[in-house]
Amino acid sequence: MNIQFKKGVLELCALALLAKKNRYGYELVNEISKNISISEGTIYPLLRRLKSVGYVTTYLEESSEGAARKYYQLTEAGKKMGKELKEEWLTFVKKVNSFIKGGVKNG
Amino acid sequence: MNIQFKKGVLELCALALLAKKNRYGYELVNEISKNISISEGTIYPLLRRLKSVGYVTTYLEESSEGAARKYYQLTEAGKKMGKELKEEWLTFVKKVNSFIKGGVKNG
DNA sequence: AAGAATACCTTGCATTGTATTATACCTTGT
DNA sequence: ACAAGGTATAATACAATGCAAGGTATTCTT
Repeated sequence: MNIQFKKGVLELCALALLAKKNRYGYELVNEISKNISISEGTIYPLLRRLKSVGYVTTYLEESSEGAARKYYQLTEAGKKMGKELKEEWLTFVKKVNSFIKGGVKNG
Repeated sequence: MNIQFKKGVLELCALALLAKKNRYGYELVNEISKNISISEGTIYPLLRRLKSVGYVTTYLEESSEGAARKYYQLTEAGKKMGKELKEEWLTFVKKVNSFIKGGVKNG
């Protein structure tokens, strides 16, 4: 999978998944990995960044299956950013598609 | 516009535009700028990269409007890469959209 | 005790877009 | 002739972010 395509988009994916419900880091890695190949070394620094800019808050919860889980919860700023990023993304995709439509022929 | 979204996608756009016809650098800057905000400092290094990996060849042509123009022409490898990148992009977009669909609510 | 699965974190690296600056050609106005 | 501005290419230092690789700790199974 093209690494470059992911730049910035993983933040959108994380915010989108957190908009549905609070999740812990390892869970996010697994959820996103279902569609997009990523590693923990990508997600943990990303989550740290989201926290440092105030898009999420965190709280710990014990687990019966292993180490304690750190849950991430969207702040109001995080929800707002998620919506903005989503709109930006959809607009961006339309613009890119206008270039490649009929541009790079298939077959 | 989110800078990170553009990573890797500008290469796709350039290959797509060159698939339609040969173009010179400045022309590509203007074409892409119609939809996506970019600067010359982005396109010229990109074109040099495309040439260094063998996706394009170049030739000079005089212009009646200013300095000589360096035209870029896709190689077979470039055409192939363009098609592959396009497919990858379309697949990637679908996967991202599956996350944000109903995820980050609007309104 | 050993191993595997769960869960978190850090570091150095590679890639690629950006801003800035420089070069050079040509046309137009003064 | 000269300055200004549009056309066109190029080099450099910088910033953001995903990745591989490695590490720590907890819990369950064998």
